[in-house]
Amino acid sequence: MQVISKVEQPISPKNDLMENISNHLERGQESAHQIRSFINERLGLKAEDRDALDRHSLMTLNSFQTVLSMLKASGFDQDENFMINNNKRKVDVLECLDQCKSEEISGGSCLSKEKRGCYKRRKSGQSWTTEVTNLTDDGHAWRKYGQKGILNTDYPRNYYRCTHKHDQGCQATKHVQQISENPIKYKLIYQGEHTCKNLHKTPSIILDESPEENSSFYLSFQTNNFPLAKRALNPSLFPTSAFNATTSSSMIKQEYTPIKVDSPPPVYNQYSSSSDNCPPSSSDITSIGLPSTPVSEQGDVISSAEIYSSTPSPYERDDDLFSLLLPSDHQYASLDDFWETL
DNA sequence: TTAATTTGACCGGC
DNA sequence: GCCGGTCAAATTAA
Repeated sequence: MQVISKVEQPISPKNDLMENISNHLERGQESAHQIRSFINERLGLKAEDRDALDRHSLMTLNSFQTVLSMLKASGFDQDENFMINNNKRKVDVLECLDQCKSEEISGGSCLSKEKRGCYKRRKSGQSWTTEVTNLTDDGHAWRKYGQKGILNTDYPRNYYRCTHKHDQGCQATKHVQQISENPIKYKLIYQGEHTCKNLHKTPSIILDESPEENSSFYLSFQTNNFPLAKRALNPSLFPTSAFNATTSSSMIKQEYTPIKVDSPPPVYNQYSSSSDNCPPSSSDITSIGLPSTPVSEQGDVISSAEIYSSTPSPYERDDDLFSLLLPSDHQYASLDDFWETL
């Protein structure tokens, strides 16, 4: 049987990437301008101004960090190791669904209860394996659909599919598995291209002062889970089990666990489990303080680190992209440099 | 009520 | 038969 694409003109990963990069750059630059305005025009900062400065600083960092992570993930970072992912056991969901559709057309019931779990393994295809130590937003909304203990591994593997699998036929999937605890490290396996057009836009930085720790604040990028965030503000209201493998209705949300920030903060983005594509409103913004280590056994924490690819990266390094990240009148050697300058 | 997660069952590849 | 990946009913949360 011939396998056909689910969309007539699938959006390539490169297009997705460039769109995300563009969005993040715009946000970052906008925030940078705000910061500069504050610095230049309000030397005697009031508390509210300082808060605004902090907020914009974090937004800038978030945007830059996200873009850098994307560039790494796409192969721009030459310092990262690239390797071929020799995964031989793939699931060809497309093929299965095609078969199912054909069977449905012909009166079959591939997805009926009698044939639960119908699919075919993908013999080959795109996959990207990434090892990460914390979280970044890849710009897509994911839904967890499974968890499995893997042989010779200490932690279960978690399976995520694109939220738009059913409404748009997006076949992208992601596997997340914790591979070490100290330092905490996760292995991500992305499979399939995102064909959904409803990209989850860059989440807003959620900033607020913790009642317990006024000297620091917390970030969250939830888009529509205010109650959860508020609950998380008080650890006593947030059961420990919520971070275990078997709990929490919001594991996919925890996948992008907000973190406490004291100094140059790693910036985390939190996927929204919602299917809408709206940027979070101000009412969505809150702060949440979660355990410093996102302890989900599922390893639902994602970020950038070493990036590997099973296929030759379609992207070539473009130093102009990096230059776009930086103010025109100053070149920062790193995000740390950027932060220190702030 | 709706949506997301959990988890045992099921499937195909090896 | 084992193993990893997926499905979908049941459960949980918003």
